[in-house]
Order: sequence, then structure tokens, then C-alpha cells
Amino acid sequence: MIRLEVAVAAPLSQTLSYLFVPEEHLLSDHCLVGKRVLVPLGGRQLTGYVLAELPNEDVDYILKPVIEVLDRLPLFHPNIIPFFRWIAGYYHYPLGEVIKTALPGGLNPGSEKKILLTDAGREQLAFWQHASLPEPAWLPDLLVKGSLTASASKKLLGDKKQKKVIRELLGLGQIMISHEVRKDGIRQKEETCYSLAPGILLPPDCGLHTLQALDSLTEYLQKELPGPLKKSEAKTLGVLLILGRESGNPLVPRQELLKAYHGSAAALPALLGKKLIMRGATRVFRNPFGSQLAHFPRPERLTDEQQETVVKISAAIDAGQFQPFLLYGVTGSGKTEVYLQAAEKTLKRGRDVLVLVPEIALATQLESHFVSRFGDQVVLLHSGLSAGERFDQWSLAASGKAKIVIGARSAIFAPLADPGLIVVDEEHDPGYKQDDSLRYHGRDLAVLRARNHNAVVILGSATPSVTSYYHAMTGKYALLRLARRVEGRSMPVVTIVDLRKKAAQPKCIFHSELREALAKNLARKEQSLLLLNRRGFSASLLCQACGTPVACTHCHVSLVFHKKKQRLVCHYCGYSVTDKLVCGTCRSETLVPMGFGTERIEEEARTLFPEARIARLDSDTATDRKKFLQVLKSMYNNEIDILIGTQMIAKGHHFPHVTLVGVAWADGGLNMPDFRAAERTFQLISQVTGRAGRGDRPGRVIVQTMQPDHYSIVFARNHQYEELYEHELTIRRQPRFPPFVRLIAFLIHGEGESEVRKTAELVAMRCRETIKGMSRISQAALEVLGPAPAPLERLCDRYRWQVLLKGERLDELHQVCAGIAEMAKAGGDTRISVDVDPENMM
DNA sequence: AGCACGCCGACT
DNA sequence: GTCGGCGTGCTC
Repeated sequence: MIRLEVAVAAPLSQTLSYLFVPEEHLLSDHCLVGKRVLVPLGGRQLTGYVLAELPNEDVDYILKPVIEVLDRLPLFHPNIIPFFRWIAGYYHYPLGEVIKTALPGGLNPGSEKKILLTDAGREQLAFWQHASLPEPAWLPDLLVKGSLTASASKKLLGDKKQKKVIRELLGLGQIMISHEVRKDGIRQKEETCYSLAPGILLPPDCGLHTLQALDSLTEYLQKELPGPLKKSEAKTLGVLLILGRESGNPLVPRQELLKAYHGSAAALPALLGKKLIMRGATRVFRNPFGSQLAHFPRPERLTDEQQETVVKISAAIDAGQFQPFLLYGVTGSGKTEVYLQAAEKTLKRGRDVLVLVPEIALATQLESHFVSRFGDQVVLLHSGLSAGERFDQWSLAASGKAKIVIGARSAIFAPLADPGLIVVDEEHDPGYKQDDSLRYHGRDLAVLRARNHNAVVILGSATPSVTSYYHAMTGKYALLRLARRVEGRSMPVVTIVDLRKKAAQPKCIFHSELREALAKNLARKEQSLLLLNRRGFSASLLCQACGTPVACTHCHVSLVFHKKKQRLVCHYCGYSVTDKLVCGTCRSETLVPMGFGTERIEEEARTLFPEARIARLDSDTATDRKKFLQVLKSMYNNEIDILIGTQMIAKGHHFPHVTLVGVAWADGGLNMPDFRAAERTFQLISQVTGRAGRGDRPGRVIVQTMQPDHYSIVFARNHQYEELYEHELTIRRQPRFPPFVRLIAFLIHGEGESEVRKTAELVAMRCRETIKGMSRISQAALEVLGPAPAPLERLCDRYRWQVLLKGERLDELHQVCAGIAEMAKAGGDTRISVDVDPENMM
């Protein structure tokens, strides 16, 4: 009998203990740590994660036993558990939910309340169908199917009504409630295999046989094996023997047998009957790699800068100590090759490699490079995979079969036993910060995990985040620089076009410079890229009579007009209406599109250059990874002249034929109430600028803006990263903002406006009170801002208020935070979420 | 999060 | 008097 420490997948701040009674034969050598268990908790059953096996000392409550062990093999290594615990503490999130977030989805069984129809109910229902429909609408619709989960009915009826209906019908005896355990949706995929039965006489020289020599082998087997044997049967045996030898595994998948010799389909059952072969199953791992990955050969030589960088990283890998690097390399300077060589070195030392990339966009590029170099040691973890593929890739890493994991943000939790190198590519990318539930930062966790494993971590970027560069300047990270592009390519020339002066050309997004440059590029048969960071046709529809934009009914934002769909869409909650509208304020019917989106740019480009091959890439056109890859591929193959898109096209792609990049409206993000707005604008322009001139011909960039003198735009034009960094520091020193302080944002949101405001006031008050009770020095260092309505003060029918906490020391901040986390469940549906190190201030 | 337990208003 | 509304607190 053992006691287990279990973190359950529920918002509990503590872990719980359960009893486990092992079966005799499994007693000693099967450790449960890292496996999931099904456990009872307050009248229901849910998934828990075993964190430790504890000595069975007495406790003052009665332990309940584990219901079931859900895994045969652990899902994570025990050495990652301190990492999970740290995350739970740092981000003020329940440990069980942290682990649930970390694991691939779909592995979370638990009991579920189900509504079942009784015989009486069935009769009643049959009667109703002949007469009129009964009041609860889901009765005929869904109970006909036999059962309905309580949560599904809640969705249909609303919480209150459903409770009433259920009680009524329960009283009438027409339904009953049952608790059923919902099992994993995800299974291992298995494949039928055959092997030769043991003890079969083998030909002495069988090591030499190949499929070419099948006929002689068949003859041999037919002669030597006892009992009459059809030719097809002997041949099947021969194929089985050869394929088994070739792969080194006597279990041969049925599919491969059939492929090699079609006649085996009929022979297999006969052979089974004669006990000459055996049937089995092996696990197969679903393959998420697209069929057509480009092959990238190893470059013949590195640049001097690359060489120097690799040497430094190699030394750190050899030392086997925690060492963070910030690799600041301009676009096109060959950071990827540095990663690859560092990975190679790490593998040689017998350790694992973890590579993080921002969302799917980059995975494709880097993925190809890593697969070209390391083959099937590489697995992939990102949102583009199906749940089954994800689970398989996870298992490959967990079992040690795969040594390299490439993935988006959540891959930081990949179950590698011994990561010796963690790479975070494009470390400045805001996509590394998860913006709901567990609000972790993939890059920050990468540094932490590297520290836990005594690993090297490389944060790579052409435009490092101000925070990371600050850490490099203050000695927390070692700085590595790649200042020059590979093969002596020059940085593109950037021209800034002042949109204010060109207002004489109405309603055209392409001002003369850009239009002429596009035409020229088209004539030269070179590719162009056009960036605008807003999808849809126009930013809004404006009432011409009273000037009011059409707003979302659920959010405090204007609706974006999508011309092709002929709908107005809310980009926050997805609400949409047809464009046949009148102004909500003055009933006027003349609504005019205002502002631009990628859809509109595409339309104008097609009118302007009817002969050009134009494509658009944004989340409207790239609905899945396949479509996304298709566009990238045709771009790569020079089948597109002008590619229009959102930031999706700015990130990390290598398009060797692009020589012109246009930014339609560079300062679009500058007016956001976010202290990082300028930093982001600089990054976006620099990143997209970096797409130009990556081939033999030099690149050119045209940036259109209303604020040509803004420092972020001027510095981006001149490729002056350090200057931007210095300028940001002077701005952020006073009033204090990161990197000089750390932030914690409390977001208070709920349906009731006054309730939300009141709770926000309470949160701010509680913060200030806690601070009052602290030392003088702490009081001076800590600062509470707010409460104030969030910039997006209403989203998805919920009002939003903010309280911001500033401080330098972690322990002080967390002390204040602890008091707030306690009150996280305010009255009604008003919630307080804690965002440590917020990236998105909206 | 869910669910039980417990304390007050409007119905038979 | 009870039914059923929802606020508080616990879950090994």
C-alpha cells in the first residue's frame, strides 16, 4: 500500500494524497510518478497526475484509493516536476491545471453527469411526437439519441432553466441522472503485424536474401518446410522473412507485406492456421510531417561570425552548465545554421534538444532544416497537428526515441528527459506569451527550464525584445552578435513615404513610389511582398450622416467589413452581421468603408496590376496549415508575383526571389495604449524588411506611414537596433516600466458593469493595504495603478477593468499577489485573472 | 471547477 | 409549513 501525491485537474491550490494498492506482480519496478490516475474528488471522478510516492505515515483524514492508473508509461519525467511547481507559484495558477496545460490535449478523463431517458420518458416522448412538442426543446431533439451530457443541455437552456427542467422531469420519472466516466479520446494507433512462428527452420544463408532472390527462397521454403505448402504461402513466408531481416524487426506490418507481395492477403490466414506465422500488433506513430519538405544541405562553410558564435556556444555545451545566450543576428545572417550546429554538438554529448518557434509560421522553415540535418530524431509539436499526431509525437519524445523537439510555445513542456540545449527562435515574438488561462511566457520558461537542467539556452532574434537585450547588457545573458548577412549580401534600402503629404491621391493605398516600384518589379519578374497588419476589407463601416462606426454588440470595438463574405465581423468575439445595415444612431443608410485591410489591398492591387499573379495570406485565407503551406510553396516556387498579407508573411520566411517589400501603413500599431507599441512597430518593420534581398539581388523596402518622424520608424529604416533600445530605455526609466520593473496585471471581468468596477476597486484597495503592512523600503518600491477600465473595456459581453502592480523584487510582488489570488472568485460571474509579466496591455 | 451544505423568501 | 433560491466552503 502506497500513498501518492497527486495534483488533480481542478483549481486546487494544494496537492492531494491518495492510496494505491499495487497488484503483487507490479509491486517494485513500476513507478507511478508521471502517470495519470483517475481519482475520486468530492463526489465525482477526475484525472490526477502522480507527483510522488510518499511514505505512508498517518494523516488526520481518511485517504481514498486511486480508482485506476490511466497510463502504462509515464507522460513526463520526474525531473520536470519542480518546473511545474515553480510555474504554479510564479503564475498563480493551480498545479493540476498547469500540468493539464502542459500535456497534449485530450488526455483528461473524468466523470460526467449525463441525462438518460427512462422507459416512462420514452413513452411520454412517443406520445408527444404525435401531439405537440413539449416545452423543453432538447427533449425530442436530443433525448431521442438516448443520452445528453448535462453541460450540453446547459448550453442549450442556460444554467437556471436547465436545473428546473431536470428537477421536474426527474420528479416525473422520465429521466434519470447517471455519472459516467468519459475516457481518453486519444489512443495509440496500432497496426497488425505478422512474424514467423518460433522454431521454423530457416535457410542457412538467409542473411543474403533480398526481394530479388525471392523465387529461390520460395522454392527452398516449399521444399524444406514440413507439410504441403502452396506456392503463395511459401512466397509470403519468404517475403516475411526478408522484410523482417531488412528492418531488423521480425514483426512485419501487414500493409508492407501486401505491398511487397499482393498474394499474401489470402495466404496469411492459411499460414496462421498452420501455425507457421503469428499475428501481433505494434504501435505506429502518426507522421505529421507534410510530404514535401524542402531539403536544405549543410553549407560548405560558415561565415567568420557564425564560426565564432558556434565556438562559444560549443564551449558552453561542453561545460554542461546553465548558460543563457542572446543571439542578436540581423535578418539573413544565418542564425539557423548556428542553431543546427549547436544542436549537433548537444546530440553528440548525448543530450536532447528543444527548439521553440513562434506558432506554425516558422515551424515549417526550421522544421525542414532540422529534418534535413537530423532525420527522424526530430519530432514536432504545434497546434497544426491533430490530437492523435500530437500525442504520438509527445510519446516519441517521452520514450526517448526522439531527441529533438521543435514546437510552438507549449513545446516548452516537451517530455525530453535531458535537454542540453533549448533554442528560442525569434525570442521577441509576442506569440510566446499565452494570453489566457495559464498566462506563461514560453521564452521565460525556456530560460528557467534550461537552468533546471544545467542546459544552454539560445534566445535568437534580429530584433531582440528590450527586456532580453537589457539582460544581455547587464550580464544576465551572454551576448552573441551576427552583424552581417551571409554571402556578403547587403541590408535592403528602406524608403519612407509620408502618407500625409500624399492625401491628394484619394482612396488609393498605393502611393506613387510604391506603385511604381511594384510595376518595375513586376516588369523585372521579381517578387514583391505587401504587409498590412489588418485583415478584412475596411477597418470599419462609418455612417456618412453622423460619423458613427458600426460597433459590435458584444464588444467595445468597431466591426471590420469583409467584402467577400459581405459581412461585418468582430475580430474579438467573432460576432458577424450582413452588411445590409442602417446606422444604429441616426438610421441613415449610407455607410461607407473607412480604413484598409488586406482584402482591400488585394482588390486594389488586382485593379492596378491585372496581369500580375497575386495571392493573399492572412488568417482568412490560411484557414489551415495545408493552405498556408501551399501559398508558401508557390511563393517559393516563384508562382506568385505579389504576396499580400498580415504579419504572418513577415515572420522568418526565406523567399530568395523577393526584392521588394511594401509596408502599407506602418504606424497602425503606434496609437495603441501599450508601452511596447513602438518596440513592436520597430520589430514588425525590421522583420518584414528582412524578407527582402535574401537571394542574389539586393532588396528594397518602401514604408508608408503617417508618422515618418517617429523614432521607431526612423530607426527601423536605418537598421538601428541599438539606438531603438537606448531610446526605449530613456523612455521607460521614468515612469518606471519593464525592464526597470516587473509588472503584474489584474484583469477583472464580468457581465455586470458595476459589479466589475466594484471588484476592481476592491482589488486595488487590497493591494494598497497589503503594501501598507510591508517594510518602508518595500512600500517605496511597489506601486499600484488603477483601477481603470481596460483599453478594450468590453469584450464578448464582459466588462473589463484593470489594476496594475509595479515592483522590482519578485518576492514583494508575489506577496501582494497572494492576497489577490485568494479572492479570485468574486461574487457572481465576476472573475479576477492574474497576469504576471503581461505582454498585452489591452 | 463542481458539488454539498446551509440559511432565508413565496408558494401549497 | 416546505420548496427552492443561491451564497460559503471543501475536496485526499
